[in-house]
Amino acid sequence: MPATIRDVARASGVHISTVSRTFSAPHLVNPETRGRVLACAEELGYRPNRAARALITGRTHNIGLIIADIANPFFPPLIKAAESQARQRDYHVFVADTNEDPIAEEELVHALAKQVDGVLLCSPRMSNSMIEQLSREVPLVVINRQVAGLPCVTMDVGQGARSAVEHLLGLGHRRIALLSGPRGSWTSREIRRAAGVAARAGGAEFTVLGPNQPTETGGAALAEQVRRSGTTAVLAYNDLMAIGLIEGLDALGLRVPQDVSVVGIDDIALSRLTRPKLTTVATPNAAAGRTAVDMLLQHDTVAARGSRGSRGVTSDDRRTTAQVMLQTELVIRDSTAAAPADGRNRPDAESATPGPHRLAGPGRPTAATGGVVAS
Amino acid sequence: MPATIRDVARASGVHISTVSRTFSAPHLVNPETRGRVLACAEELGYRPNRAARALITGRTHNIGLIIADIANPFFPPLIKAAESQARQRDYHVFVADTNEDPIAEEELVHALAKQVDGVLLCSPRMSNSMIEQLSREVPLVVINRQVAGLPCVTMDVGQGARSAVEHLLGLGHRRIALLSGPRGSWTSREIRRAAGVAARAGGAEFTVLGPNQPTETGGAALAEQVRRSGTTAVLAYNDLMAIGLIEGLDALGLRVPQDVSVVGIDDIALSRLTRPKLTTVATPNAAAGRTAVDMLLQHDTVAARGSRGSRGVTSDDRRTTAQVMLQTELVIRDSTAAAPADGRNRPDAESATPGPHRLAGPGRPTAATGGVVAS
DNA sequence: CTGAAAGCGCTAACAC
DNA sequence: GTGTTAGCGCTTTCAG
Repeated sequence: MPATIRDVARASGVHISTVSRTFSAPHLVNPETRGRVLACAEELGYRPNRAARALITGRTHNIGLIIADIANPFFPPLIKAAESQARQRDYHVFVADTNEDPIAEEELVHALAKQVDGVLLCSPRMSNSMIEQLSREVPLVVINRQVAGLPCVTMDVGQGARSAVEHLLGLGHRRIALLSGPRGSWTSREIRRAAGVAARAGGAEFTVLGPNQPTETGGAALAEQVRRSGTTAVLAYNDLMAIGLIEGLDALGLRVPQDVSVVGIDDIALSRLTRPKLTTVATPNAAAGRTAVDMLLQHDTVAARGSRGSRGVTSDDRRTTAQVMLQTELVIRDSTAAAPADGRNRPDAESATPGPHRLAGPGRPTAATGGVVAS
Repeated sequence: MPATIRDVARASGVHISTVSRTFSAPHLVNPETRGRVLACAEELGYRPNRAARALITGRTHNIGLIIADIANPFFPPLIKAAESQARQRDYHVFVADTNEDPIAEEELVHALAKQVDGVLLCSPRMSNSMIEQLSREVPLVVINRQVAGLPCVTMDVGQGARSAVEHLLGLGHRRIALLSGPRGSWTSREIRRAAGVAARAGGAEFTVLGPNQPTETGGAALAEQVRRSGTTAVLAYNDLMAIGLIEGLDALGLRVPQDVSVVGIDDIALSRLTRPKLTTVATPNAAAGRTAVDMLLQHDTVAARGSRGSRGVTSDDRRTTAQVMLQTELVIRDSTAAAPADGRNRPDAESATPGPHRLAGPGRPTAATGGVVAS
C-alpha cells in the first residue's frame, strides 16, 4: 500500500499541508524543511496522488484522445505528435479506440470526462448535435470535422481531392469513380463534394461507390464494381482502401496504372512500399495532433473546471473557438498514368476471366505519369 | 459545471447516501425512491465521478496499457483485443506510447499508477529490476517478457525462430543472418538464442546484425551489410524490418527470394500485401492482449488496493503469478525459396552496381518454396 | 429502507 | 513559514 501525504508528514514531523506545499508550491516552504520532507518522501516512495489532487484543483493534467481505429496507420503519427506535445507541457495523453462505433465514442467521452482536462475527438462518427452536447461536459477539440462553435482542426481534403481529380483529368481520364468512406465521416463528405465539382468541371463522368469500410478489405471488395463500371480512374477515401482496391483489381486481371489509375488519400508510410507506389494526397497528420493539443491546452489553461477559485467563470468566457484548416498536397507516384486509349478500363471487358492472383499481376510499371514525381 | 451527487439529492429530496446507493447498490433502495432519484439524475445529467469514487473504493475500473510504439502494426490487434476484453468486464483501457524509451516507460507507469487498477506493460525496454520495483506500486502484467515473480504473457518466438531456421535449412541455405531487434528486448534475445542453436545444429553459418531499430528504415539500412556478408537467408526481428530489408536489397539489385530468402516475425496484415508476400512467424497477438487483461483482472478482483475493507491483505496473498506462453506458427509465403546454387547471394557480388530502385526490382516470383504454403 | 457521520488523499484560504 | 480548518465528490459503516 503506497505512502500517503500523511505518512510523509508524520515521518518528517511537519503538518500535511507543509508536505503538500513542498510539492505544489516549493518556493513557499523553508529550504531546510523542504529538504527534510523531500528526503522522507523519497524514502517512503511517496508520490502525490494525482486523482485526489484533481478532485480539488479541477485539473488532472491528463488529456484524452479518442480515435476511430488505432489499427489505421493514418492515426499513429497524429497520436505520437499529440503525445509529445502534451508531454512538453507536463500533460499525459490517454488514447482510446472506438472501433468506428459512435456509441462507443459517446461512452468513452463520458468515461474520460472526469479523468482528463479535455478530450481530442478525432474523426468522430457521431452526430454534430451529440458532439455539442458532450462539449458541455468536458472541453473538446474536434479533429477532422468542423462543428460550429467548437474548436476544430481539419485538413483541407477538399483541396486535396480537387488536385487529385485535376491530375487525373490531365492524364486524359473521363470516367472517374470515388470510393467513399464510412458513414458519418465529415472527411468523406468533403472529398465527395470537392471531387464531384472538379470532375464535372472537367467534363468527366463521376460515380460514387459507397459508403464503405475504410480498410484494405473495404477497398478490395469494390474491385468488381470498378471493373464493371468501366471507369479508368479511382480516387479512394484513404490509402488503405486504395491499396486494397489495387489488390482486388489485380486479382481480376486489371493492371494499375495501365488499365486503371488509382489515387489514395493520407500518404501513410505503407503507400511508398507497395507496388506500384501509390499516388496520394498527403495530409499533415502530426501537425494536426500538435495543433489540437495546443488549442485544448490554450483555452484550458485559462480556467480550470470545478476548482474553488473559478466557480464563477462561464464557459463562454474561455472559448476562443479557433477553427484551423491545414493544407494538403498531392504526391504523384506510380499508381496513376495516362488513360487507356479507348477510354475503358479493359479492352475486352465482357470476356474477362479473373485468373489466380499470383499469376495475373503486373510486373512493375516502367513509365509513370507526367507531372511532378515524388519518390 | 457538471451536477454532483448533492445536486441530485437536493432535487429528489433524499440524502446523498441514498443517491449513492441508487448507483452502486440499487437493490438496497426502494424501487420507488430509486425511480425518483434516477429521474432527477437523468434530468440533471448527473454521472458519478469515477475518480472520486476510486478515492474511496480503491478501484478506478481503468486499466493502463503501455506500448513501445503504437505505429508498429504489431500492436494494434493486441490493443484492440485488450480493449474489447476489458470493456466486457466494465473496464476502460488507457493506452500510452513510450517511443521505445525506457525512461518514458517508467514515468508513464508512475503517472498511471493511481488512475488505474493495474497496468499491462507491453514489450518493456526497461530493466527487470525496474519492473519489479514498479510492480510494488501498481499491479502489473508483463507482455512479451518473462520476469520472475510477475504475471507474464509471452509468445513462443523461440520455437518460431527455430521453425523459420529449419525451413531455411530445408531449402538448402547454409549462411543465415539474423537482424536483431532493439536493445533491451526480451523477444530479440529469445529469437537470437533459438535461431543460433538451430542454425548451428543444421551446420549453417550464423551471423547476427544489430541491435537495430525495429522499423522499415532499420531493415533497409542493413541491406548493404547483408549483401556484403554473402548470406543467402535472413531472419528479421519483425515483419517491418523484413519488408524494409527487401526494399533495401531491391535497391541493391538483389532479388527476393531468388538471391536472398527473407523471413519476418509477427505476420502483420501488411506482410500479405507486399510483393513478394512475406514468409513469417505468426504471433498470437490478440490472444496475448485478451489473456493479459484476464490475468490482471483475475488477481485484481480478489483484492482492491487501498480500500477500507482490504487493508490487511498482503500483496503475497493475491499473486497467482501465472506465466503464460502462447504458441507461434510459421507461415510460408513467397519471400523464401531454395538457396542459390553457388551458395552466395550474388553471382558477381564484387562487381555489383546498385541501380536506381525502380529499374532494378523483381517482377513477382512465379514459383515459391516447398513446404506448406499459405495465402 | 434511509439518514447521519466519518473519511479516501489532497489543496486552499486563513490564522498565527 | 507553518499549522488549522474546511472541503473536492463520493462510499460506507452504523443507527434508527
